[in-house]
Amino acid sequence: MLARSTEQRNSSPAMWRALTAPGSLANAFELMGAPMKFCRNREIYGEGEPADYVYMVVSGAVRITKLLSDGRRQIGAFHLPGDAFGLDPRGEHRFAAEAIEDTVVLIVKRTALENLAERDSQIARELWSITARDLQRAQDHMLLLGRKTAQERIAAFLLEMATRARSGNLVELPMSRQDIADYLGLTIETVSRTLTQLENSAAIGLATSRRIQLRDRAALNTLNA
Amino acid sequence: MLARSTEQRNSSPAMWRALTAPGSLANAFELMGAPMKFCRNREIYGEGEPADYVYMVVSGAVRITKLLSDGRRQIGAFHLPGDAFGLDPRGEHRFAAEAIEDTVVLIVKRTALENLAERDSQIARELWSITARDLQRAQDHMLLLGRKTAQERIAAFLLEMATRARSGNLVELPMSRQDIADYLGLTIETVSRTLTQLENSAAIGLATSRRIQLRDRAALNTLNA
DNA sequence: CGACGGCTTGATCCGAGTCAATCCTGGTGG
DNA sequence: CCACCAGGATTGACTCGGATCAAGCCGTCG
Repeated sequence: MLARSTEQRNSSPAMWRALTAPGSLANAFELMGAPMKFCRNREIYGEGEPADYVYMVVSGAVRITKLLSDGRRQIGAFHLPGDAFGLDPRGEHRFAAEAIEDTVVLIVKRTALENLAERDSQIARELWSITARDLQRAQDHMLLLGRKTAQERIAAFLLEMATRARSGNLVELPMSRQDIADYLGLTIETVSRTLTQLENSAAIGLATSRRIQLRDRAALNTLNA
Repeated sequence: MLARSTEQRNSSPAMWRALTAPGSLANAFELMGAPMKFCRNREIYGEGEPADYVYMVVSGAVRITKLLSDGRRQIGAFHLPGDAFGLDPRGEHRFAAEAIEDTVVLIVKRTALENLAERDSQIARELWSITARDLQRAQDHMLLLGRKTAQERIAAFLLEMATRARSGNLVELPMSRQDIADYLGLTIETVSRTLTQLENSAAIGLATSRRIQLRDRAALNTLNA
């Protein structure tokens, strides 16, 4: 059975359909996609593996990671329900993908999508658009990693998660402090301390460590400028 | 007249054709592209402007930048001869583009390329492929910005430039120390100090500040691991 | 209940940033 | 041809934000 938090992220078929952008690519996933479940921390694919499949998150959450030889880790992105990932036109995965919590994905053969794209320019455009959105996020993230302070990174992260989960001011984080740290280029200690600071300054409330209330969006937005 | 360094970067029509990947997109640029020259530090387009045109570098070099309100700057990428840039399927430039030195680009209307892509799946694939390559570079760069030390960043930068300019072990940098710093998430002082360190350890030679000899690639590659 | 994993907090350290002089060096004009 | 100048680059002294090292704390699950 799926965990409580997963249900809250709307994994019922009806909600799922509501989450996917209307378009032929979503149809293609619904028609051709094979559902598959990955347990917490299970690897979905590894860095350097051939990119034979494309994935779409149904429920749960996925992290995309890259490792340095000595174990330093960078998380390039989190993928939430409705996001397609693993799309690499060059045929090789440049990051590894892992399930953050128990996660269900739809899987489609890359060649199937590419054949479709060859005949249907709408599909081709949607595939391109997914890569373009990922690029845009990566570019925003470069500014964060290159130039922002710890407070600014945390504020940006909370606002991003609130926006993407469309859950108003209450953010339910699927990932651990270590994941957040590796996404933001910080350490767990700094993530924890900074969250405490933001709580003390009444910008956020920490109901539990994974459940965060955005109390003062104006303050967070100022930090995010 | 173009500067000496520009000639060295092979801007003659014959060399230019040799630089562009064989493919119909390169043809499209050659057939439909309007050449345009931008002087050093001239803005090619601004952040947030509508993305009505797509560009390809003929000679010179371009930087893609994003600013924070207080002036902190991140350079997302450098574009060298043969690179297409300004491609944003969402219709708005998320970064500004500026000429690093006197630069010639070919300009094509975005709608023209997209119309072409609608009928020619080969063109569509090439456009997607450009975005995918940019994404791949951005992802590698996130690891650098999030997790690498100053020495590792500089080593990675020098190796990247040597590879992309295909100039063997002698790298002729078109950009200033400030540009390098804003690309690597460092300060000019740290860039300068780190280059001096690498010179002292015999990994590189600094003929002039813009002309760098890679003396010990093994050492640089170790730093880049 | 007890143990373990994830999180927080505290003390200290250090790599890179900041501030402040110089030092080139390439371009200009005499 | 040379002296000068301006802007970029280097170097040095010192600071500081975030990392590291080291305890504890808390909540969950067997």
